Amino acid sequence: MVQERMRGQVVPHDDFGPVRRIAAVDAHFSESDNKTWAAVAEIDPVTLELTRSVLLWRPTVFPYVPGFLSFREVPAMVAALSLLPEPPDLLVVDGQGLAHPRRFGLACHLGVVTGLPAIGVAKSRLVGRYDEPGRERGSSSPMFHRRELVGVALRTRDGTNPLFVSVGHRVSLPTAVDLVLRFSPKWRLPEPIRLADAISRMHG
DNA sequence: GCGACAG
DNA sequence: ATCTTGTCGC
Repeated sequence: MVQERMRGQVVPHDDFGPVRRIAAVDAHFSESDNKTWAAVAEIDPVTLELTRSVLLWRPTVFPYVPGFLSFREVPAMVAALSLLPEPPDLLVVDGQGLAHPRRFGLACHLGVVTGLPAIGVAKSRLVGRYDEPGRERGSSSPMFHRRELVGVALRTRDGTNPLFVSVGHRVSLPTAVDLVLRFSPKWRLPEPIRLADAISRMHG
């Protein structure tokens, strides 16, 4: 399945049931003590309010190399997700999915390793060309890399920079865009990512 | 050859 | 990611 999708032979489709638990994962690094911190924020899909959280660290075992970010972040993220009493129904990942040089960004990697549906939401572009979307919330424009549709530049708030949404695992691009907009009613970043980001800074 | 390069 | 306060703009 993964190989087929990576070769572009399968159109990513929606492959999940009712979404009762949504989890965003975020990581950051402390250079001084060589730690990778991972935070999970689980939210209610209707109220977008925090229902559970996890924060832990693991030794950093891989350098940051553009295009290989997932090898640095995935181990701590998997450990953090495994501490949830129940696996979530959907992962919202702070990074690219298919919008990646080899079509396998962090959201794909984490989705495949956990087996969970995943969406990639990045604050900046890694690869792909796109026209600037309209300045109003909800505007979007497709991103292309080597003639392939790899994601969407999506304006989640009037007059702010767009987010870069791409397929992670078991979710189609239109559904991913729809969900990201639904999770970002007020701010540029989706609520679960904002929460995971806040949690990941709570150590020390 | 030169720049660009998720977090 | 991180270093870091007040400040400019809608």
